[in-house]
Amino acid sequence: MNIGVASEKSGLPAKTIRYYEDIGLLHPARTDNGYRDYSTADIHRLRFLQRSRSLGFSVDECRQLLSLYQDRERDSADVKAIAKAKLVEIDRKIAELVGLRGLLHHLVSHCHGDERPDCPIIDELAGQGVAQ
Amino acid sequence: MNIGVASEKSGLPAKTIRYYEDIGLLHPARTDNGYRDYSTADIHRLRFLQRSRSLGFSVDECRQLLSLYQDRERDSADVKAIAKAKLVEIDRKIAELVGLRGLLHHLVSHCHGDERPDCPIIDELAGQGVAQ
DNA sequence: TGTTGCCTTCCATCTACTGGAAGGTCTATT
DNA sequence: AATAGACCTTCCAGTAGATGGAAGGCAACA
Repeated sequence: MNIGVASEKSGLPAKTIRYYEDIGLLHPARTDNGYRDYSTADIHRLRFLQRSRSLGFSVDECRQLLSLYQDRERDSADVKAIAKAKLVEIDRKIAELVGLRGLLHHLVSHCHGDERPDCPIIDELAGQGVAQ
Repeated sequence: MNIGVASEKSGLPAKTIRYYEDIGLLHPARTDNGYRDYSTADIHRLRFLQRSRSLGFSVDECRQLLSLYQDRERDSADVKAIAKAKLVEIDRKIAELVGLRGLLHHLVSHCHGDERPDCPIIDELAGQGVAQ
């Protein structure tokens, strides 16, 4: 399947998909005309990259996460250790998002009319202006 | 308080804190000797930035999130709309992290000894190698 | 009064893309 | 067959968001 379709299916721009190939994150086949030809497995890798990048993992961390599924050279205990460390990190991220969610939710439900919310957390954040 | 302390309290490198000032995300006071002097409110802003950046929000989105708490010019309904949109985005991020967590958890709990996991999701991801 | 550590600015470098030019390919229509 | 439009290719330059390092000022203490 062509890069346009891969882009649509993965949610990543074609430019980014080519870039990921450049830095060795995937190696799609080529058709006779020189076009990249993406398999279903490629699409899964791309979707995985899209997800984990958008969630704040660096490209190198994504590389590590991807390698968990396929590095047959690496010792299994080692794979498990990395996966567990990533799990801890993911749990921390989830907790932080939940916190952020609570903060925003508080704002939405306590902000009515032209009044400002009356909340110490928000008051502290409201200390000063921010350039637009 | 000095930038070193602010760095420690916010979890952001001093370099990054100065950069955030450069792009107008905060405006700390200065002491007579020219040193930056961070208030408690500054620390909260920095922690907020650290959190939301690490969760995949762009600097501009962070700017928007910060403005929710302090932009007294903006119409309140508008503020609410932005906050609600961000809530939807945060919920999506949480759902994606939970999905990622499940995938990794599956790997950890099904990967023992030198055997590879036996799972279609993982098999599909394992389609090919990744450059280290 | 050194020396150690933290602070300043400025400029270069890095990561992770993103845009645009110049040109080849595919498909449909005239 | 030719031409248009949408796709694809590579290559090179630019941007966003930091990050590293040099050169030098300030602070605290033996």
